[in-house]
Amino acid sequence: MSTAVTPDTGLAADLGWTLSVVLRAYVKAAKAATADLPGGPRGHQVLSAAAREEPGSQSALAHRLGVDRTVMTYLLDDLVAAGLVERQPDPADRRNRRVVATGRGRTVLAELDRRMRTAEDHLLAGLDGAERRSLRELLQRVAGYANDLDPIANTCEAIADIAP
Amino acid sequence: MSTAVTPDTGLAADLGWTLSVVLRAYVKAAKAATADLPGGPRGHQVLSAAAREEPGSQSALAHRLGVDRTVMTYLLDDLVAAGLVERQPDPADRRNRRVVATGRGRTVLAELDRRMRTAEDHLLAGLDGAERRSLRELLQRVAGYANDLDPIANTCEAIADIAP
DNA sequence: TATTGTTATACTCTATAACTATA
DNA sequence: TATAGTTATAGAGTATAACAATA
Repeated sequence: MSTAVTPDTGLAADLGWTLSVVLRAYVKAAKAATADLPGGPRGHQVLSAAAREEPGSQSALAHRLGVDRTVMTYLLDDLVAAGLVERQPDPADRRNRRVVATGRGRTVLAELDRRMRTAEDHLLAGLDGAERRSLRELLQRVAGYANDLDPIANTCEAIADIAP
Repeated sequence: MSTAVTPDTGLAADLGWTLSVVLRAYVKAAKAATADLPGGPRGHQVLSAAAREEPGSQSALAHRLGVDRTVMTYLLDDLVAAGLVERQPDPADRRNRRVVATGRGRTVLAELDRRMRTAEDHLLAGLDGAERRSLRELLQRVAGYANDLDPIANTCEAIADIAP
């Protein structure tokens, strides 16, 4: 009889609960690590995308980060004001603004990455190296398609009809 | 040379980004699965805890679910009104209210679990059985201690001082 | 007509503060 | 004094709607 195995019932078995707890702890640490950055943890994600990914439109970036395009406007306003990113016109489609990091933005990003690395190590302190790599890889696999997943239809009886 | 290995740079390498994307997709599916339940996905978590865990105080439950105790009051008001949980006096400490599921609550919970199981399978469709178990177990391990983790102190230079 | 980006507005959610009762 | 629970209020974050520019 083993102890502390994966329970198949209760909150700990709830994928939503475990994800929420882990993400909440991560956000808490990330906020501390980005306290002086406009937009906080999300500002860091914007900066990271601007520096290291193909520059797309603001809406594409907003979708990738899971925020509304109107929120992206405010977020970029602050990052531009801080001199960390620029809005560049897209020659192929003049409606688009391409988001790219400035030189200063890249310097700041390096420092932010260092802090985030420390915060992530702290969060995953209970896992060894192989387990951390495994967790990261599995999450990346799911995240790769989850962003564009449609929730399944619920052909279920209504709760109100159960044991009325 | 393998393709599509774990990148060590960019958004996909960001633990916060992958967690956010996965949790967002999960919440979207969970909301659809609990559309007719007071409190939505969080109502399900309360119901699950009330039915399957040692009944503690409202604040203890709130902390476990990562919400403020004032939010727990509203949440329970609605679940009680729906006849799914009860607030019972604690003989050992009359300040506490023990949250327990009603018979109807347990019946509804079984149906909700069935829906959530389907939603989770949909979300993890890209992983095989062993990988799903691995992901669940790793997340449970981290969630087990992450809820009471203190964010590390940042003995870092301020962003404003970098490349001024 | 559809899409990008912006702005202003309204809404939802959450936290804060004050209060009662118990310890 | 400290804590559990409740209530009312204020704040942060988010989405909605309307607009101009471009396709």
